[in-house]
Amino acid sequence: MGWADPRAHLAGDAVAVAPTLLGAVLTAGDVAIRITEVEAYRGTDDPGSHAFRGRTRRNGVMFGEAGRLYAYFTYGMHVCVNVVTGAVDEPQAVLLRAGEVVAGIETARARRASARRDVDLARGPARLASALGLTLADDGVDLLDGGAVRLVAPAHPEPDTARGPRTGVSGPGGGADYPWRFWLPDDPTVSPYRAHVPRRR
DNA sequence: GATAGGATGCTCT
DNA sequence: GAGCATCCTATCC
Repeated sequence: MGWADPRAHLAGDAVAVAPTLLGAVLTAGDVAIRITEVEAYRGTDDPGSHAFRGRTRRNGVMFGEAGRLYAYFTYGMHVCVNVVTGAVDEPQAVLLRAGEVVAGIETARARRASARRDVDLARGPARLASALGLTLADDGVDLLDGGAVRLVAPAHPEPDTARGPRTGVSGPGGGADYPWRFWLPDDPTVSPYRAHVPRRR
C-alpha cells in the first residue's frame, strides 16, 4: 500500500495530509520512529503558524516543495521537526509531536538518558527530534530522496484517528477553532495535552 | 497522580 | 528586548 506518489500526496492540504502521516515511519540514521501524533500548521490563514506573518529566514523551508523537513529551534534548547506539505509558495507543514521507536532503540536511549521508560523516548516534539538526533543542520533536507533522513508511508492507513485542539499554541489558533492535532487513540507514546502558559521574565 | 517554576538562546520587531 | 508549536526536576498530595 502506501502512497502511489509520495511527493504528490504530501503536496495536499496540511489538515488533510496530517492524519495520513500517523503510522508512517521517519528514519534518521540508525533510529526509526513510527509517528503517533501530529499537528497541522497552515499558511497565512492560520494564526498559530510560523508563516502567519509571511516569509522569514526561519520559516523559508515551509514555502518550498512538499516532502522536505522543517526544523526549528525553540525555548532556547529544543528542536522540533515538521514535514512540509502543500504547493510551492503555499506555506504549510505538519509538526511531528510524538512517535514510537521501532529501530535503533539503544541509540535513542543513549540520546535520551533522562527517559525512564521506552514510551517516553519520543513522547513530545522536542523529545522526538532528540531521539532521532535531528538538529537545525537538518532543516530543509528532502525526506523522499532516500538519504539518511527519510519518510516512509504506512503500510495501510490507520483506521482510528482522534482529533482535537493543538497543544502549546499561544493566542488565537490554540483553541477549538483550529482542531488540527491528530493522534492514535490509546497509544502510550502520545504526549499529554498542555495548554499554552505565558512565561514571566 | 498533579502542579509549579526554572532553564536557555534563537528569531523577529 | 520580548516571546517562544518545550522539557525537566522538585514537591505535594
